[in-house]
Amino acid sequence: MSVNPAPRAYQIVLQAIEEDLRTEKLSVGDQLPGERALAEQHGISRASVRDAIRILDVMGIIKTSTGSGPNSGAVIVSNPSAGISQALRLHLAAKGINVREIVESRILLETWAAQMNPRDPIHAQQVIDRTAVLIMRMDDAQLSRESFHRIDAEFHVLLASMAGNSVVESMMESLRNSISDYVAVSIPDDEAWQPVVKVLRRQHKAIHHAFATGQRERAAQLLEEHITWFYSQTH
Amino acid sequence: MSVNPAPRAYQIVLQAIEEDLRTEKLSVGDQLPGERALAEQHGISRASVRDAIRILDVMGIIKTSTGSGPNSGAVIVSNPSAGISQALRLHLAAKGINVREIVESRILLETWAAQMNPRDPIHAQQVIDRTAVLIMRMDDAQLSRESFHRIDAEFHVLLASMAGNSVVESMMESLRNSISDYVAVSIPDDEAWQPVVKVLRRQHKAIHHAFATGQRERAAQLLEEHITWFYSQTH
DNA sequence: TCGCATAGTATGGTCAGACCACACCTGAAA
DNA sequence: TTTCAGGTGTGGTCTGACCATACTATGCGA
Repeated sequence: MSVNPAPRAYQIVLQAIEEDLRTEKLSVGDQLPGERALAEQHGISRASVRDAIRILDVMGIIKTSTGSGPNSGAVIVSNPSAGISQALRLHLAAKGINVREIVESRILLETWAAQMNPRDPIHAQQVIDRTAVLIMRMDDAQLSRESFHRIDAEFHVLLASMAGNSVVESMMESLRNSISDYVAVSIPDDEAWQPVVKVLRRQHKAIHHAFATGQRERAAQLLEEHITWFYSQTH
Repeated sequence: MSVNPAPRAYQIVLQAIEEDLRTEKLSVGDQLPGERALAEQHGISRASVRDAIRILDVMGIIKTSTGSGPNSGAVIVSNPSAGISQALRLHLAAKGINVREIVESRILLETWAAQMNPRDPIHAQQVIDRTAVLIMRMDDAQLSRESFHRIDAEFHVLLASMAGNSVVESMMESLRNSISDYVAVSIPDDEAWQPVVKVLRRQHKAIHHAFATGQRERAAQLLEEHITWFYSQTH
């Protein structure tokens, strides 16, 4: 039985970058040193540096692009939902978690966010205005189903953002992302989809109205019914 | 402006494995084909295969080890909290999220889990018995602070598991993991730690008693006070 | 002097091939 | 039958190379 967890070479770089982030020697918008430079700095190969870079990439810490100049290479971004989405998605595929748990969690987070006293009333009002626009766009009969789902997701994430908790917001978005494929295949034909979308539009408007008139308890209740109803259609 | 997201070679393998997981051609305990075999199967280099393997590794889908035989190579496991923890931890370092949001989320998840009607009463009773053991172990005056934190974390995760939602359980564990370093440095000296640990022990016992006597509302309230109080000590 | 095409340069993405330490498997020797 | 030395396949790491890309600098022509 080996006690040594065999330290990986890429962790040298990973820990160094994490420390630089913590001490704000690196922050959003900054460029990371090139892979070849990092390899030389830490005395490891470029291949191992790339392992660390890849992890930061899928976790949504950086984005990478080729070429030279200020916008090339590895740039710090901040997209917390990217990594969480990927993790949930893979574990959903691996049967480590199931759809029931994801839906349950989504209801938990969204109803909590709805009932929270907004941390920033100005932002809350902006959310109400912007969601109104999204509702109008979802009324477009020409809208493709794919576009509808995208705007629908934006609608829910925006509402959740009112609570002013980016962890909850990211988890919400991740839960939504992780089952988007599942939703897409469960109602395959357009004929079954048309009546569903009509109900969704009505529900969205009711939810928005509750928010706009400050009925947060009612908004939470409508959200729960909305989510529960939608997933009952996908079985 | 490039419209092509430039498909990465490693995604070929990643998608293939995800599909095999979804269709249960691969499940927990199975061995993945060797890296050299995967490279040849998909017509890409071993380096690109390793990118995919590395992602599955940090996401907690597989564990890798050297050597040959049935327990070597890449084996499917299921550790959803690994990937989420890593993501939260990095984004906490990158200032994409902050401690307040994590604590708030933790309270949300734990109080929800406490108030849920347990899906499995037998498991719930086992949790109550096992947490009693953990409480006794935390009473040991000789216990190192590190060990205390580990058992403490186990205590909370176990209670959250009563709700029977592995997404919530994983997120709980991840939130706890992501700030463990932060906690460790915020109360550095043992003299400040001793009075804190006394209060924690008392709170744990009260929480356990509330669970054991079926007072779930009260347990949730005590949990919220417990978490809030503890983090108020770390400022 | 100004404008613009062109060569130069640095970037990440990919590949090929090599060597290592490790864990197991096999078969010969005791 | 037991023991142990070699064989074999695994992931981990390294080196060095080539590619497409995107910015930068050069220098030519007007």
